Amino acid sequence: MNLFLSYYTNKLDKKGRISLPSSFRSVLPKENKNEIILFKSLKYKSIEGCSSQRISKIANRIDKLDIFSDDQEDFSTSIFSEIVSTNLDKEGRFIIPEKLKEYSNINNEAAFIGQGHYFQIWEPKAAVIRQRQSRERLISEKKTLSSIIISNSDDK
Amino acid sequence: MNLFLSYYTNKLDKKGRISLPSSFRSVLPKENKNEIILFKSLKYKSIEGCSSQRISKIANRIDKLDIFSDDQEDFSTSIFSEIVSTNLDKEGRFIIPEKLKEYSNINNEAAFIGQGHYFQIWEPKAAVIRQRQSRERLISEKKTLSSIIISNSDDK
DNA sequence: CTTATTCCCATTGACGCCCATATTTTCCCA
DNA sequence: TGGGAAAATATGGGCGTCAATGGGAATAAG
Repeated sequence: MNLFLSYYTNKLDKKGRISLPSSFRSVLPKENKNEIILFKSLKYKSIEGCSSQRISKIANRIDKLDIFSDDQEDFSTSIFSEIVSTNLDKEGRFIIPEKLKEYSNINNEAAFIGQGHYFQIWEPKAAVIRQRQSRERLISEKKTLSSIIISNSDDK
Repeated sequence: MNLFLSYYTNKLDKKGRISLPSSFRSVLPKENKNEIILFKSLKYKSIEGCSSQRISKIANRIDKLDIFSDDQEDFSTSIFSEIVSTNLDKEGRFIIPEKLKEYSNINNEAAFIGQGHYFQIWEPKAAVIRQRQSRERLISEKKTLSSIIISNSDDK
């Protein structure tokens, strides 16, 4: 399965290291088995993460915008300067940069939430609240997993 | 990862030297490991930096503008004439030319902002403001980093 | 000479590498 | 189906290396 799935809670040790859940590690491409990209979520006080693979392609896409154009500068700044590339150690641990920890209120523990092609890292209590909210919203809008899944006939 | 990513703040020492962040150094081509190109940003009170290779690419693009057109002249004048080539010392430090320091209001500290294929050098406080602005613009356009980074297209 | 730049060496703190232990999961077999 | 061994995973900590910074001496420039 090459998707980030499920929910895990791991601890930060004294050095600030935390294990990326094993099942998440196995999603990373073999070429870059121990590099992950982290950045602030634009919607929540949480961190988003993914493999480093896509970044180059994005860079090239942005590069095709006119050099020195407003869009080019804005995209570059808001994306590349906010992105942090981080390496996993031999045990699959990494360090969450201080700024991202502050932004997401993470201290001793962090929750990893699979989101398919990417994942999120939350302060555990905030994660629970968020999960409940999204669940309630789904229910109140009378969406069901089956309807969502079935309607997407073109998934492959 | 061969891109200028993330955000760093380093100090100028008494001699005016400042370290280029290690991860930026590793982006420079092996042939020119210790040469960087600096020039004034056209839009902001900041300095732009990159490898000399990138300048060649930009030159090529400018060449494709009509020769003798206003644009061509303006670009050539505003960019090429202002360009400074600088060398890193053995420790990866370099000296920011006085004119560029003045232009960007840099004194004791400078912020390095990754922009993908190039980077910027800012007075730290101005850098924070700039980052916030570009981030807000991205949010207000309802584009999310995740959708940009993760979205569809180039799977597999 | 005088000033500016580079080299060399030193210090400090952060991070990566390695090995150890605890905890969990998998899997085999009775 | 339950027990228990083996493997995988999460966590802890020592220590060496590297990055950032500082400063003296050598070198270059004018």
